[in-house]
Parts: sequence; C-alpha cells; structure tokens
Amino acid sequence: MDQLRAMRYFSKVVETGSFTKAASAFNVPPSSLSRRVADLEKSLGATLLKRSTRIVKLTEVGQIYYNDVQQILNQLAQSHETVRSYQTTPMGRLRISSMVGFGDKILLPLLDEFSTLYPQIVLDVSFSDELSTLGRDDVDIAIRGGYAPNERVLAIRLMDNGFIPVASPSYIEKHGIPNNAMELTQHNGLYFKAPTGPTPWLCNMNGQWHDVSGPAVAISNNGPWLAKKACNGEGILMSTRWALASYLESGKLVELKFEHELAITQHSDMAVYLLYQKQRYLVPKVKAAVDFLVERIKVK
Amino acid sequence: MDQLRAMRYFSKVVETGSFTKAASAFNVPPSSLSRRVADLEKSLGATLLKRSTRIVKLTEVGQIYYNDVQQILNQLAQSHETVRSYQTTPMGRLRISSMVGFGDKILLPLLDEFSTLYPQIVLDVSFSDELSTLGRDDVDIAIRGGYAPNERVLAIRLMDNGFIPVASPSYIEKHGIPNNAMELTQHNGLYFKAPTGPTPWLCNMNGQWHDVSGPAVAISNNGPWLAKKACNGEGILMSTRWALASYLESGKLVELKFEHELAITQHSDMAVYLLYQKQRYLVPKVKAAVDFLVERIKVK
DNA sequence: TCCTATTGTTGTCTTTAAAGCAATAGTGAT
DNA sequence: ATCACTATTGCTTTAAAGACAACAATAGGA
Repeated sequence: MDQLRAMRYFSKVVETGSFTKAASAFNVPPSSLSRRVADLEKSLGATLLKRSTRIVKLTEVGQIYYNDVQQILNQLAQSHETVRSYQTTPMGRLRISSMVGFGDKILLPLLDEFSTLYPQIVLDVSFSDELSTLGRDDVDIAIRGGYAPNERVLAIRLMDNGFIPVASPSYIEKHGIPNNAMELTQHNGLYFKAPTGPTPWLCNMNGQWHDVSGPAVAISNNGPWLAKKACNGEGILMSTRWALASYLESGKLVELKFEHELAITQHSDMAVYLLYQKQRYLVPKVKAAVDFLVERIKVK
Repeated sequence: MDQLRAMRYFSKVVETGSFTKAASAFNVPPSSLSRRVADLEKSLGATLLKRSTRIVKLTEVGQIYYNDVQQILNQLAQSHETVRSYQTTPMGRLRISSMVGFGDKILLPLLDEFSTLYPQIVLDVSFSDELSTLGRDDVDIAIRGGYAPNERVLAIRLMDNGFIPVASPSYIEKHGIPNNAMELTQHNGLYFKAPTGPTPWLCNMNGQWHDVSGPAVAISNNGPWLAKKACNGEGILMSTRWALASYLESGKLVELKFEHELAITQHSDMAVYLLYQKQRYLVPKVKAAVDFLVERIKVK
C-alpha cells in the first residue's frame, strides 16, 4: 500500500468533505479514494471517517490523525523543496509577514531593492500584527516585535523596539511639559493597541512598576492615525522611535524625557526580530532574503 | 512511485552503508533498492548517494535529506502508534530515562508498583544525568532536574530540587560549625558533578552572588560515594534533600543552616521535572505512566 | 410519505508499478 | 593483474492501484 498516497487522499476527503470532490481533485474515480482510505483505516485499525451518503465527517481519532498527517505532509513538502532547490539560484514564491507599521516604513522600500536583486523571487507579503503560525507553512519569514516563540524558530534581533512618549509643541504649550512620569496620569493619552490589548504607560521607579496611563482620547492599532492625532495636539502618544522618526525630524512631535524611563511592558528587551525556521535557511530564496534583510536593517 | 517506501529503502542503505545489506533487511533483491533510490533521486533532482561498488556514502544534500527523512519516518511511526493504540489498554514498551540519583532512591520502587498495575507494559529504564534527546524517539518519559527544554515538550514539576549543605557530626567536631556562608571557603568540599560541570557553592547576599566554594577533596557524579565520604567526615557536601534524606534521618549527616541560603546555580527554581511530548500523551501507556508518576510523586 | 438525485461502495477488468531473477560491469583489496 | 564483492540493468512475474459500471443508501423536496 502506498501509505503516502492514502494519506493525501484522506486529507483531501477531510478538506472537501466528500469523496467525489476529492476524487475529481486528483483526477481519479471516487472508488480509488474509497478503497485507499479503507486500506488506511484497516492498517491503523481504526475508523477515521464517519460516512453517510450525504455527509462525511471525522471521528475523534480521525481528527487526531488528520492533524498528524497535515504536519507530516508539510514537512515532506518542505524537505523536498530544500533538496530540490539546493544549490540553485534563489527563486520561487517567498512569503513574508510583517508588523504593519514596520512594513510600511522600512520593509517595503527594502523589498523593492530586493526584487531587483533577485528577479526570480516572487514576493508574497502580508501585514499583520498577529503572529502567524510560522512553521505551519504559512510564511517563510516573519518580522515581529517581542521575542522568540520557540526553539525550532531562529530569531535575529534587527533593531530596538522600545516605545518613547511624544507630544506636539501645541499640546505642550497648552498643557505644559510633565515634569515627571507620575504627572502623566493627568494627561490625555493616545494608545496603540497591540494584539495583546492596549499598551499602557508604565514606569519603573526604584524597582517598582507603576502604571502612569492618563485618560484615553483614542485607542487604535493604526499607528499613523494616532500620530496624526498627536500632531493635532490631542494627547500624548507612545510609539516606537522608528515609527515616529519622520515626525521627530520635522519637529511636528517632540520626545518627552523623564528621569525614569517609560515603557509599555515590563519585559525589558523589546526589539524587532526577524524569524524563520532553522531548517528552511537551506532553501536559497529564504537564505537570500534573511541575509539581505539582516544586512540592510541591522547595520542601519 | 511509493515515496515512503523509497525513503525507507534510502534510509536503510545509509545506515548499513550497502545496498545488499539493506536489501536483505527488507527481504527484497538489491535491484529493488537500487531502482527505488534512483527514482527518489530523480524526483528530487539531486544525487543523494555517492556509490562505488565497495562503499556507499552520503552526499551533502543526501545528509540533509537523510536527517529530514529520519524525522518524518519517526513522526509517521508515532502517529501510527497513537491511532493504533487509541482507546486500548496501556501496553507495549515504555522507555523511561531518569537522573541516576532520583532513579535509585525514588523511581525504581514506584516502578515495581507500576508494573503490577500495568503488567502489559514492558519497562525500559535507563539512568543518566545527560538529557537524552526527548522527541527523537529515544524515550517516552524523562525525569530531569532544571527546567523545560522547549515548547513541544511538556514539563510537570514533580518536587523541589534545591541543594542543601551537609556534613557529618565528626567533621563539625573537628572543624567547627561555619557561622556564615563566607566561612565555607575555609572548609573542605565534596563536589557533585553535573553534566554541565562541577557544582560550586553559591550564596546570594543582598542581591549579590558570591562563590563560597572551599578547597575540593573530591569531585564526582556519583552521589552515594560522595555521601559516604561526607559521612566519614572528609568534607562538606551539597546535594538535594531527597538524596540525603536517609542520612539526615539517621543522623549520619546534619544540615548546615545559614542566614543566606546556599545554592549551586543562580537559577532560582531548581526542581525535578517530568518531561514528555505533548502529542504522546494520547498513547495510553504514556498517559498511564505520566498520571501514575505525577500522582505518586507530586503528592508526596 | 414517497420519490429522486446524489454519493459512497463493491465487482470486474485493465493498467501500472514494484518484486524476482539472472547477467553484467565496475571497483577496491590481495 | 586478478579476484571477490557489489551495484546496476534487462527481462519476466506478480501485486496493487486505476477505470468503469452497477448497486445501495440517504437526505431533501414534492
């Protein structure tokens, strides 16, 4: 029995919910799938699918087995790709996922350059602040704030990701410069919303963490919109230095400095990380992109 | 092409270093293996093996692919076992790995009981202080000091693993009781050697770590031998409370207490952990053992 | 409630792919 | 240089999967 083929058949049946539909996807008669899946069930000694003429659905073991099968087929495909592309020029589809702010400001310009360097690589870029499940074959490279998720994923520190407080000159003129962090509780706040929730204003004084958030004027996961509001003098904003760079240079926003530094999390090493699967570094397109991005961003 | 079969063939050829030997392991003529491996190479578009009539060895890609293949075949086998054994009574070979000290004192007595509870489970127990690669199919359950290795492995905290300093009454009579941790540097030391190296005497005073190790009399990874030396009054020993329990009860050794507690590492949460792969908990024999050990040891 | 369209299974034949076997060619050691 | 062993190749045999048709079962509509 060709177990692998049986597994692929089974997998497709689960996904389409039908033997007939799955069969047409493989261009074989439904009887083949029926037999192969039956063989598989026999060899496993368990019923994977509950069939009726109208509806096909997974049993409890079937669900467990299906998950395993997905993972195995995935690894097989990745291994295949690794070997096939070994020592060839970088090419093919490269899936990159990035935080939205970082993507706009920094990644996209670099990717244009990357594309001219490697014209045979087709970029497939998606922006999201949620961490897509790297390794589940969703993306080849991910760029995220925070820290490394697990061992099989390599994380390269690209740049600092510490949040700094800023306000417009007009806001300062109207409300005065806060002399110390505690006074911030009296000020209007524009809050960036991370996937984990809104980011408070935290301050570490003598080993003690204090929440010094002021009343909220606006909360959003859209950085530019908050920045615009900050420019209008609607409140104080905490965001990353790289996201605010253009505003700070033009003087539309100015950094507020305090004796005790502010943060948005108690975790100290906030940074932007480039993430990829260790094994996939052997695939030329992945290696090319990782090397390129690290060289271009890290030196900066 | 039955890719899986080809992969198994390839794998065996690598391991035996010969097509003929591998063929006899499968009870098929060598020509079959030759063809299947050739098919595989064709589908991958790469040469996996460097053949001559005398020796067969891996190419560079071959090595990479071989590693992948091992992992995939392994997962396949595990998945198969999970499904096959789903909802059956616990049975089969259960491989347990444990730290030597813990194994002698605590694990073995419990396992006797476990065996009578589950007579159909064949125990395969090995003792070592090195962490075997859980997940590489080497062991089903591991017991180790320290902390969890990675995400795919579940760690259950069984009991405290903090080291305490002890000495025999005769030693104390001869050298006097050290009044504070700093004085330990003047005392003879019996040092337990962990896989990471000998374990120093450390002391945290007001947030500062100090190495207060005294001159070494003996260093070993053999706990009982060190304990015997300690009983003979040859020096001060630091070991875990559970390893020393019998000596403390009989009064052969007494615990030395200090204002600032001693440790052998700066890491605070030293504990004994039971480790197993999350997925494997679905296999009855693994579930039975994990549940049994946790219940019996954790409550203790 | 009955009918019908759709879907999964089963039987039989055909096709494809792997196993078996014998012969050949190449390589490292004596 | 020869010998012994090993991988490969050509050809035949055997096993397994595909193809097609007929059948059985079920959900939905009349």
